[in-house]
Amino acid sequence: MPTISDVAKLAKVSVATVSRFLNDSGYVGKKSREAIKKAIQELDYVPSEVARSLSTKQSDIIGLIIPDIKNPFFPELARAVEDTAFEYGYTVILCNSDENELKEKHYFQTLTNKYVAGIILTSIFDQGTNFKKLKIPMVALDRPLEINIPTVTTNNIEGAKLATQFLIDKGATSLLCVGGPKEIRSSKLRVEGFQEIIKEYPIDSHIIESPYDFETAETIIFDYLKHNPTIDGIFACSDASAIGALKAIHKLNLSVPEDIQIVGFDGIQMGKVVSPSLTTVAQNIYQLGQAAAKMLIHQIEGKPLENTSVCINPKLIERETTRKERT
Amino acid sequence: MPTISDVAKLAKVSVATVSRFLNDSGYVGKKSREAIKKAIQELDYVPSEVARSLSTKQSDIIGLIIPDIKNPFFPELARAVEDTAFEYGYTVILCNSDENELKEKHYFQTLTNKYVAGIILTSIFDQGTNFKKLKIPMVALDRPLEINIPTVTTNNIEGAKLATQFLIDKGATSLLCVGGPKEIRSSKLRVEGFQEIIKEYPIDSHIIESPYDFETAETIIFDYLKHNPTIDGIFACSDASAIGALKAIHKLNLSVPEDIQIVGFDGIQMGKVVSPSLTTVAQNIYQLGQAAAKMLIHQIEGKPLENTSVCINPKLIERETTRKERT
DNA sequence: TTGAAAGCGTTACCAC
DNA sequence: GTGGTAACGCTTTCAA
Repeated sequence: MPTISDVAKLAKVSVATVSRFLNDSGYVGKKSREAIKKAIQELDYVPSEVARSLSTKQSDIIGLIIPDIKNPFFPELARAVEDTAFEYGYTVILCNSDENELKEKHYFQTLTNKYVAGIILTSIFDQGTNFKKLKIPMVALDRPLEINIPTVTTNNIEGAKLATQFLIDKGATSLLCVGGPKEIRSSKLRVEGFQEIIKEYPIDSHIIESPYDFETAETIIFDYLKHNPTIDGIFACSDASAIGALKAIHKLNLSVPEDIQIVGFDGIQMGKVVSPSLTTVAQNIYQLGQAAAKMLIHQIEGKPLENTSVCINPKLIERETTRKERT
Repeated sequence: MPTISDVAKLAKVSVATVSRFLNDSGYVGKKSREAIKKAIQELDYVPSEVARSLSTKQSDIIGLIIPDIKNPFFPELARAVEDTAFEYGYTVILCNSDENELKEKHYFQTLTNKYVAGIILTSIFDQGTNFKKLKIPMVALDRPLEINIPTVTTNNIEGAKLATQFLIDKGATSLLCVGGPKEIRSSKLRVEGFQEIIKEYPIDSHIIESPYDFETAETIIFDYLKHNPTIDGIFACSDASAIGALKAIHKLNLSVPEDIQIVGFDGIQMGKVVSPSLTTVAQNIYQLGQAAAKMLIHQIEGKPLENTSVCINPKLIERETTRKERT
């Protein structure tokens, strides 16, 4: 691999000049410029990222910390981040935290030690102390943190309201809200949205909690429905639990949407494929990831952020787990 | 951030000694050893990966190049690779190539420029020339390449045979094999396996080709089935196309498995969730990724590879798209 | 056993 | 406009 000094020699200038040329910093005469261009071409020279990082204490790597890429929500998010990073010349390191605080800390260590340019984080922890120390650009994604860093989220309350209202409009009279783990703020907000609509109507409502995992959700919902046969509408705070609900209902020999209607939340691919296909409040996952990556890169490149926080509106997608007509 | 020379000063030894201590290379006296340990503790010192990379021309980063993390096959693979990397102290950069040769090349550039320790690659291109130049550790994953680098794959032929035989045993008499894009070697092998079984039986068989994407697969299969109403068994070379087949059959108002039985290939999560749930030849995706990462790390650390190529047997999972009893 | 110093490939300051 | 050179933080060779 040729180095900057090879280029300098060939172009008959100093390394300093080549460096200035490369970074567009300081003056470089016309003739030098041409000579350097030619030399770079000829040698097929590419600056060493590593050396550059050592010198500037900054790399072109972005760290992406998510709970688990296997969770169907994250591949698309990761893809959006990677695409955007690619577009701006960055590269992304993928970290699966498993929502484990220790692992998350470890990754922070590792990433900062690599002089990453910035970090995008989907975390349930609110490590005010951990983060403040390192003043590296960050953005929180999907799950708002209490601490004050730029954040990209879906408008969870709005989405939940949309879903709940829809269920009511479709004639549901006894609603069950399946919330997610209470540590997850977005889940709390969705439940809040549910409640806000409910309190405007004189209808029966129930709230339970379940992990975002369709197998567990299925058994929890199965039990609950067995003991509460009046329920005829379910708002699940994630598509995963909505799918669990679907299976639970089938097991009870009831049918969807005739006996019970379901609206999920997230808009993952799987929702299209189950039958009946899932009516859901779809987050614009790609846009979420893209916005986060752009905000991060803006920070990295020292551009001012117009908004310190972006909130993307979800969209209700009507499919087959809700009734076509109002009953 | 403290540096090695801070440690050296505090421990009253030279940087060279600290370095030797850190890397377990060369002698370090007992007293120095203790002093260094203490100094490291006190300063909370962590060696700079970047500086180390510049010096050794090798980092602790592994590059993972896959077509698209959104493709349901890859998240689990990526997770396995990341887990294994984590366990051994490596970190992974995620690259989505979109099966685009240019993009793939670009990533190779970028990765080698970062002195990555090694690369795991799932590619349909056989860039003999591109690869040979860079003699960095590599392993090919899932899709065998023609060139001679260590490879981890599923036993595709065996899996296809399993599926085909199963369909025949369940009474299918006119089989359709839905192959994937012909550039993908694993898909070719699956079709081969299908043919090997077929030729032993006096039954009707058809082979068509479809991208690994359930929407396109659905329309292709729909058309084909319409013109070939005798078909009563489908072996799809991917779960995605199997799901497409399922939808196509429903659209034709036929039922699964009564009219047509289906067996997929891959074992992605979605297969569990469709209804009827998908009988499939499941690859052990996690094991695939883990094996690849281990092989790579072995190479990186200069340990001899026992096998230059690992082939993992898939397993038939019987679910609901095939009949319970032989007809 | 240990330390001095060169080298890894850049950047950036300062003098010319 | 340009070049010399220290500095980034580490490894490694060589001599002591």
